Amino acid sequence: MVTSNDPGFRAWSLIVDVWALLSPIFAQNLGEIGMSMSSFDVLVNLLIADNNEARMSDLAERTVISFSRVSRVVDDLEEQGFVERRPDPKDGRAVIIKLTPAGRRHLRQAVRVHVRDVQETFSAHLSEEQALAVIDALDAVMGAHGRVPSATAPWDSGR
Amino acid sequence: MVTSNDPGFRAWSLIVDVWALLSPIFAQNLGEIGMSMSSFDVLVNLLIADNNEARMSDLAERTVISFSRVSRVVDDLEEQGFVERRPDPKDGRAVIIKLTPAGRRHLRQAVRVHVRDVQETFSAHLSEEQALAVIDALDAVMGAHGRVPSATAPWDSGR
DNA sequence: TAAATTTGTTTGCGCAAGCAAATGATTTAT
DNA sequence: ATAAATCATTTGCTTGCGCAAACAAATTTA
Repeated sequence: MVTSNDPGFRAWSLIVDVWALLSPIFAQNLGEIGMSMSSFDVLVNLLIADNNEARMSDLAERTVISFSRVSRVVDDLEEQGFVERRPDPKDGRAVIIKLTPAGRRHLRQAVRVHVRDVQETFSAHLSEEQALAVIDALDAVMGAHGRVPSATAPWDSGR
Repeated sequence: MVTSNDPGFRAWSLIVDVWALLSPIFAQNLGEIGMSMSSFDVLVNLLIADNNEARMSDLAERTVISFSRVSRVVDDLEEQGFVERRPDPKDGRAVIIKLTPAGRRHLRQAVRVHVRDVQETFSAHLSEEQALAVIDALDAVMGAHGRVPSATAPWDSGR
């Protein structure tokens, strides 16, 4: 019988708790250097993209946020000079978003802040085996939903 | 050296991904029976509270949401007849929120929906060892932030 | 006991987020 | 080749959320 006390359910509850505890901290600290979580997500995805550019819709698929939100986040980033919009020569409907040098600089700073945050508030309290076990488990969940396993992470491999 | 590719960071990234994948599904399915995640959180906490009642501020501490949000969620729940507000005889500033029989019935239905959701989209894809490993790891993180370890979960022990 | 401080709750406001309709461009079908 | 369908993006609107100010009651201090 399915009960809410089974380990699966308790594991989910803890994800909720950890998310509720940490995500506001990360948002706050990125906010202090003038960056939102969404902007960060978009910029990181541009950094690892070929030639530091991507179409709107590709960005929306790769990030964790919706199409409409990506569009507005790009509005902001463009206004700040961190990305630029240009027409896609292959498709008149599409827009290509490109990271600017200023955007890359700003992102570099944000990465420093965020990596430190995750390290201090999360990773520091896990052994390597514990972290690997979490990866193993959550990759299985993502895989079951047809998402590719996390492979290797963003900004220091991709560069 | 701290790199974003270390297992701790990858584990956190997966939490972000899993959260982004599942939480909208759960919100959607609770929404279909007229309940928000926040309301659910508040009602569950009343269910497990002594005598099915708690002060505003205790609720706010036990749930994952802010004080102001709890106040407004209680507005809604009260309007729907699922909780009632009464003055605290011990402290004229405080308000005691009490679950009504209608609230308990509605919650029962929501629990069914939510437990099934978590089971189907999350637990089903993990072995018991994997789930226990996630619990072990995230309890360590919560513990490091001074939160009591998850112990046993809500609604079928507490009753 | 009167002021000052602290505590519990509510409320005004603004921002972030997504849905769905609108717009413009491309592809498909006939 | 024209109409219909599809696709990429933007925009209008609604909702959920939290901060911080407002308010009210209790507690502390002088």
